[in-house]
Amino acid sequence: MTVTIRDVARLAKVSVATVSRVLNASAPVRDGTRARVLEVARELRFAPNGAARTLSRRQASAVGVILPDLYGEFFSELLRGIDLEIQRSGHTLLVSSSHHDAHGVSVAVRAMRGRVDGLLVMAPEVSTASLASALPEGLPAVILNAPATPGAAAAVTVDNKGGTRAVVRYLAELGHREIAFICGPPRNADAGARLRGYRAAMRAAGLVVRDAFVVHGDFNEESGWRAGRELLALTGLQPTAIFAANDAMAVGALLALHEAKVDVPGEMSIVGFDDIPIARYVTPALTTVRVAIDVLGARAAALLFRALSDPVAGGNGHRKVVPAELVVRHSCGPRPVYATRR
Amino acid sequence: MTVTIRDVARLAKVSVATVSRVLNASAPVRDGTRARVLEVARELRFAPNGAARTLSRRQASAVGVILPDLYGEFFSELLRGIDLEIQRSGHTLLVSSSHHDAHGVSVAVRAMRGRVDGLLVMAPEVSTASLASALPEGLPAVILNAPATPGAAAAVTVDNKGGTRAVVRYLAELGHREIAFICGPPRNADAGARLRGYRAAMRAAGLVVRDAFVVHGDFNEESGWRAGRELLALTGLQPTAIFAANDAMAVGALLALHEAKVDVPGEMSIVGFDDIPIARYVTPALTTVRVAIDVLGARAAALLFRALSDPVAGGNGHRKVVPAELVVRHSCGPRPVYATRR
DNA sequence: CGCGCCAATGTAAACGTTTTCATGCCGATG
DNA sequence: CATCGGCATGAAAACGTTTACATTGGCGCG
Repeated sequence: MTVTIRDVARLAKVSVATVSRVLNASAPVRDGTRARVLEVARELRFAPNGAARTLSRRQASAVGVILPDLYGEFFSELLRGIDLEIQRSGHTLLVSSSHHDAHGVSVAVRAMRGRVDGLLVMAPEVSTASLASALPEGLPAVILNAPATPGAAAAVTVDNKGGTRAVVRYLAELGHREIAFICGPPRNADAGARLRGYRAAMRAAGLVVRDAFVVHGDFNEESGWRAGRELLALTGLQPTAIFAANDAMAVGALLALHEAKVDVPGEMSIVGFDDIPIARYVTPALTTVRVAIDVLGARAAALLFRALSDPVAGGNGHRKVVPAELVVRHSCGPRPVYATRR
Repeated sequence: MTVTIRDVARLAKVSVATVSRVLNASAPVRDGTRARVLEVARELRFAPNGAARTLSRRQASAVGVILPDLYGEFFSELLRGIDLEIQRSGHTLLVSSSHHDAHGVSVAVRAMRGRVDGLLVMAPEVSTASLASALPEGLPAVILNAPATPGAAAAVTVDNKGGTRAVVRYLAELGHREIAFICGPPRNADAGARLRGYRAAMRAAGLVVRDAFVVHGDFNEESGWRAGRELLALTGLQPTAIFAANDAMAVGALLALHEAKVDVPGEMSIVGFDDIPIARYVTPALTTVRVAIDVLGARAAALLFRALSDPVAGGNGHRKVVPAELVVRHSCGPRPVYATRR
């Protein structure tokens, strides 16, 4: 059926051990035999069986990534960053997605057992406790965008607090007082942090956060669009600026404003969060908070490798915060002279 | 070290065979013993080793995906579609990316050997011949966005010809005669097909394709932006419409036009290709060709599964073309009254 | 000249499952 | 009561590698 190392050994008239040694350059082999083995291997188009190799070596040269979803540019950037980093050390990527709840994550983690050397887990909607209990014993894991978790080798998060504060401060400097906020999904860790950040920053700036100005979304464009319409429909006091918890929603809100013929940034300012690639290509180009998502992924992968190579130092619940900085484009302007539009 | 099936067997006072039977429900086991085994397994938090399982079963319950890149929404949509389909049958995904040339693909394919049951390969820049020689014997493969390849179980492609014809016809109906085209990467199969489609459709519509109006890009936003500026800088005859070989470049070109204060669609019409999620969120919303990228991925995965379950029927170089239809949004208008701007 | 060492190779035992085959045992059947 | 058949279990052989250990020579050195 499929060609194995024994076939190569037989045809090259050597033992399987020698073939293995030649192929992995793991021990000296006489030039003549090496050449013969390589010749036969190439001729037979031999490729070692990964499972067998993993089993024998007790290392898979692969890392698993567990994600809640795969929709949108955030994940594609994240994966790209991860992939870039792990490929440098000859590893491959196992991706498992659409695991929102604790049970799903637990199943995914179990399925990875024995096929990967370590795990990158992003499960922002799963509580720390259930996440901790889902992590397997002997498998180092790095948590993305969630609080440090017992049992995890490390956790990487975005500086949500710093980012939100920068945004609110910036808007306040432009004269805005009525700043609305479009939330992310209720149980999402990042979403929560950004909401808290917004609240804190508002207070710090001496502004009042009004219940009606905090509307919720779920991180995708359409929910941003709905939230935008919702804000426009407000009777009475109206916001002069909208801060969306991520770019996708900001883009959606932008569309809603555009449809309603509300001028951005003339009549309404808008800010996003993440700086996904398209943020600079919408009109007006979106002012947002730059999070180097690919770097976030790469950093997490690097942390995982450290934990892999040095289990003691790596296991210490390391914690890394990647910076989030304001990038000003064209979606914000000074507070309109007449605070209420139309 | 890590807990194995023997540990479970020992503690439950049964043989490893029985444990395996309980865990896989592969043979009847007395209720009492089953309960005992499950209890012990849960208590020990036993998770079977994937590599061992794969080796023994001679099936991995995983499929490998080989991609040239991971940048942008196209790939994220594609992966999402694949993942959706695969997960329905309890498989997992092995992703390997940034393999542009034949050698890279070949290496990636070899690395997958023994860890996956089948392959989804997208290598639009690799010639059919070298791709064919990179494919391993016993591993069914489905090729994405490339001509049918000997040795592949199937190939899935986009109806580039139909899509481009629809665009050109639409623009011609709006009165445009000078339609520029922004190409994709030279060696890319899709890019080639779209360029040929554009040429053919232009001729079919009785329009002349001018060399100066065919500029090249490489499928990402920035190259579209550059191409847009290049077209604007043309002296003499100017296009009244721009057709970009993909959405990312169309978005880039849109930005260039916006920066140059050229009104879209008033002074210039623009069309993309792919219908990536953000296409509808740029302003003006992009008229483009809808390719259900996720469906493309899902379809390919489904084809692979068919080949897996029925090697004879599946191996027949099946070929599937996914439709591409024009979706009209707001980036195109009638040909301006004064054919040359400014 | 003999001893020991090193380099090159072979043998076989892991690695952790699944699965085939063998073995009890029990109840039904003649 | 003897036999047969199935059901539950156990023993052991796969699966395809890597690798620890054993076995050769050959060669330098005392």
